[in-house]
Amino acid sequence: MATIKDIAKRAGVAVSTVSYAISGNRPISEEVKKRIRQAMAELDYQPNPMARALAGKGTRILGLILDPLDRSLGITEIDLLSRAAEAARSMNYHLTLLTDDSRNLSVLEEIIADKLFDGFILMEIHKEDERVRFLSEKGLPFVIIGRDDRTQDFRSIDIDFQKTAEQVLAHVKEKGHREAGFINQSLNAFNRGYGPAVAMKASLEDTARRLGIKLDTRFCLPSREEGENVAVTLLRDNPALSVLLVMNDQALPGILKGISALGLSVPKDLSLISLLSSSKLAEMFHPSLTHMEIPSRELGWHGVCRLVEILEGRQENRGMILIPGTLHIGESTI
Amino acid sequence: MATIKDIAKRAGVAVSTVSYAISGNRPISEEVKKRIRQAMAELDYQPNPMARALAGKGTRILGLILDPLDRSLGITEIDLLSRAAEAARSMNYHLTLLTDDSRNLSVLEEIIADKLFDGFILMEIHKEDERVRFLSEKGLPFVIIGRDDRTQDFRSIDIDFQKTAEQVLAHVKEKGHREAGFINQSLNAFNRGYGPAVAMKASLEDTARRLGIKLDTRFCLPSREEGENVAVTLLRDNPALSVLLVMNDQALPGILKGISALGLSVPKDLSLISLLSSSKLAEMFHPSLTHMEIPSRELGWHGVCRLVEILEGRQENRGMILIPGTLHIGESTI
DNA sequence: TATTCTTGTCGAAACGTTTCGATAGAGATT
DNA sequence: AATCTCTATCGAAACGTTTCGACAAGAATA
Repeated sequence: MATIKDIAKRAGVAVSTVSYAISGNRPISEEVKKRIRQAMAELDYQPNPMARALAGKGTRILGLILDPLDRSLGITEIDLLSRAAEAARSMNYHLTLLTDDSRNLSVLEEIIADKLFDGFILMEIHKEDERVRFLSEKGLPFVIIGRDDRTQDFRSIDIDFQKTAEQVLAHVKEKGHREAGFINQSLNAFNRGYGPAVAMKASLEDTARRLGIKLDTRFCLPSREEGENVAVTLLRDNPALSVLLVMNDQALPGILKGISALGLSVPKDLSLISLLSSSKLAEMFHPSLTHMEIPSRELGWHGVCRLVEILEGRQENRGMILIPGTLHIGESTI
Repeated sequence: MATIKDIAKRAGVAVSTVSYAISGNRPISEEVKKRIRQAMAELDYQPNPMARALAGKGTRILGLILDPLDRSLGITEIDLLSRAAEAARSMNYHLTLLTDDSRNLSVLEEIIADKLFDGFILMEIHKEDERVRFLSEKGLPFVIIGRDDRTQDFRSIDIDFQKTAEQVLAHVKEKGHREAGFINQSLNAFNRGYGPAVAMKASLEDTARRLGIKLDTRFCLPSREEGENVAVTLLRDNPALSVLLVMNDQALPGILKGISALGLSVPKDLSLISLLSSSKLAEMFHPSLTHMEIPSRELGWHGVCRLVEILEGRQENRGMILIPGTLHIGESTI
């Protein structure tokens, strides 16, 4: 591999001149620049990232902190990841996956100690997430995908639950429904302050009230059995209910089973809309599900973009970006 | 951050002594070692990976090369990735995601040029994959997840299609089925030499012959519509067919629709087994699907482990590891 | 007793960058 | 004509490691 020394020799200049020519940090005559450019091309020069990092510039490596336990997202996560990696690459950064137990702050400390990462993307944020405080105390650049109570104070990207709720309920109302059920994620997730469980509930209930839609909310563990139970009791309690909103992928099969166990059929007797699932999944069902697609690709892309903006000093380190889901009409609603 | 100099000073020895004490590359007296250990503990010392890399040792960063286009796996990929990252971490490596268009060899060359990666994991291998030749010519350590014709010559991890086929057909025969249909992936994937499409077909047909099961194989594009068409014609052509093997997640909904369009029901009139899909997905269906679970977590784990073995010189750079899927009995077979 | 080998340690060079301070020459200001 | 300011360039130091060669002091060998 060619080094900066080889370039300097070939262009007949000092090493530092080459460095300045590349970075533009000091004026270099056009003529010398040209010779340098040529030498670089001829020798296929690529700066060594390690050396650059050692000399004090960043590593251009970003760490994406995944929760090792919470595999709830599934299908959706891979879109986020691959899109994030693409974004990083397009801006000449690398993305590495951190699956350590980052909630254990001493583990997190170890991760940041080796200075390998220029910045972090934090996912699966819970209420009063300690990691947020920790990273910000250390003065490390990071962005959050998700939200917690103090998320406003940091740079974050999240689903626009309010717009998502408005969009889906507008659709519901337009179709003439007046009574809706909402099957949320688990009570446990809600109590832990998991963003979607909390924010979607609030936004839906708020919007429903404004639109004059009656909404009955239930929590549900992410399992088939629980889905069936919850669906059955919800429907028994509300005989006039004509549309069901579900934000719980794993419970969906059970919910459908519960519905048909009551002798109802989708969409004839009951419309069903899945909230924040992936299109791939929604299309697996029969009938295919009307759903609000989770903007996972956008979350990944923006997460990285914002982080890079901070790193390159182009943006202040605060402010939220909200991205709504997209409504896809399937066969499960009338 | 504490550097090796700080340790040396505090322990009252030379920098090089500390280095040798840590690496064990030269004998150091137990007493000095103890002082050094203590100093390290007191100062929370962590070697700077950049400096180590510059000095010629590796970066301890592994690159996982994903195909930016082929998002076919979906649910399964995230398991593989997260498990791979875990494995890397457990051996003190980092895993970074490369989503560049690595089939474009000049892009691949650029990736390897910056020496950031100690080794690579290559996925989604096709027949006579150029990247394999390229990397091996460059003498870079890598492992393959998947297979191509010359895969034997390199270190690789793949699904054990033979065992998977034997296992699933043994189950089929035991249940008394004598005529089976196999809905493969697309003809295009097959012609491109995509491992699963090629190897599963061969293994199934071979095993079926040996077991005396009649097997009709069809290709199918990964879409709902195509699934329906293929299922209908396959079943029309083989009225005695009593079990359907499907290795095509995206076509599944269509296939099920086709089956019921013919007035058949699963599993009463026809058993259905999904090959190499994820359990999460299989459980989404109603009835839940009997399936051979793809060993994605193991593939990810072993991929990284093998690569590290090579890097640390503990293994020669060739040989295949095959991992069979796991049969899960659902409600779709009798 | 003189020589070689081993063991434990040190100092310095090397890895490939970036950046600081110095400087030579050209042009502008007195 | 002397001074000042730019502009373009150079050389050297620094970043934090690893490793090579040197070298004492003691052990083993002759």
